[in-house]
Amino acid sequence: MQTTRDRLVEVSSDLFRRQGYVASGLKQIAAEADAQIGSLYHFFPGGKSELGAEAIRRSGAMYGMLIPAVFDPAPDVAAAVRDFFAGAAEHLVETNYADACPIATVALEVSSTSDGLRRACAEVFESWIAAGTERFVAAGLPEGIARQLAIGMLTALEGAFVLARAARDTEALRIAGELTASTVERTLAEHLEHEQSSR
Amino acid sequence: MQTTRDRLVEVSSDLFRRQGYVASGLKQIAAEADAQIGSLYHFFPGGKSELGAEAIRRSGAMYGMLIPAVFDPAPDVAAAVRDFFAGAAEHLVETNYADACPIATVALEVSSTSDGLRRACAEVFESWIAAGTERFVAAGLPEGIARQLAIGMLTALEGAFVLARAARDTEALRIAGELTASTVERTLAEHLEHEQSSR
DNA sequence: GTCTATATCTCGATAGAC
DNA sequence: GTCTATCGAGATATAGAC
Repeated sequence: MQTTRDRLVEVSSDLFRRQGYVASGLKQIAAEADAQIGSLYHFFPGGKSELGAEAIRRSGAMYGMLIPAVFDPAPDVAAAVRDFFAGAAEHLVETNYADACPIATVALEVSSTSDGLRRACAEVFESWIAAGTERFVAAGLPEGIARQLAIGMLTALEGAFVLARAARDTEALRIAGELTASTVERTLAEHLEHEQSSR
Repeated sequence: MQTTRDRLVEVSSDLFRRQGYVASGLKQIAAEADAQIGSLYHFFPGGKSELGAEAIRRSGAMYGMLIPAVFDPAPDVAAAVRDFFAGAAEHLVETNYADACPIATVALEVSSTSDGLRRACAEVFESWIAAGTERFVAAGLPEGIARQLAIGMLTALEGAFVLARAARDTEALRIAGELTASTVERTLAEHLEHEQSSR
């Protein structure tokens, strides 16, 4: 059974993804979580920023689980990248262009106004980069190159989310996904070449 | 001389870029523009959303001017892409990681809550894509490929802005810029190859 | 732990004098 | 066109009964 505390964090995460941090009021959060304002401050004495930080970390952990979920069953990393963008596009359409990245809106809103929340977002992004790097290393790439690809994939995805939500169109996601997958394929091929020539 | 109306739009643009649409109150906007609330509603009877739409379009026009400003003097398009990301990183550091994309924060905030503002953002993104497409066409690429590269460049830039502001680090911008420039170089080379083989 | 009531502030928006 | 005063709603946060 889900506790009141869990529901508050989950509802916050959902609202932040759809409308951002500032527009999500504590009364709205409490109401949608079937909780009272008093309970909210009982669990989060630090108020909105404390609840916000925890919602960001929870979103990060949940969304980060998609990385192994998509990469592990895929035949190769380039196919996994294609699956990742295709899945993101599908989910975006299914949710009427509401559910893209759970923390990007918050990250942009608070980066210059709340250092605590900014750091929480930065830690989540870094955890995603680390998870992506692992998969590219497992595919045979050296650590540095793998990290570059992970960052390239995440930046392409985040940027495509911005354009796709604004245009209510998945074009940007499709193109960014294909460009990223091609870059991964080319990088793998180049690396294998170097491996062979150095033997 | 700048009119009260101009100052209101300019201040709105600046505040939106740093802290987003929702967090920027009309009183703060009026105060920083040395104007009164009454004047604001005199020029923008539609209130915040009318002022917001105009601020988005103004930001879009201003930032869009960077595309010819960076691409026209560059020796080639790949170098222009590198210059663009390097310039963005430099400006971000100079402004203490505040001034990245002028409309991305607003786009994510309002995409699911205000159709008018969402459309204004979508139109700006489309105008940037069109301007970028022109430059890649001028470099010798067919329209479709040129548009893909323009979208790829913009998504990479937008995503890198999100990560860079959150991390207070330009790593994502540097990597996204290099990956994008490489993709542009590879695409140009491939196209020239096809051109030759079809002669 | 839960709930209600409320304090204080700021929001967007309006009215009307000048 | 400019300015002040103010409205009603909603914001975050707190106090205290149960």
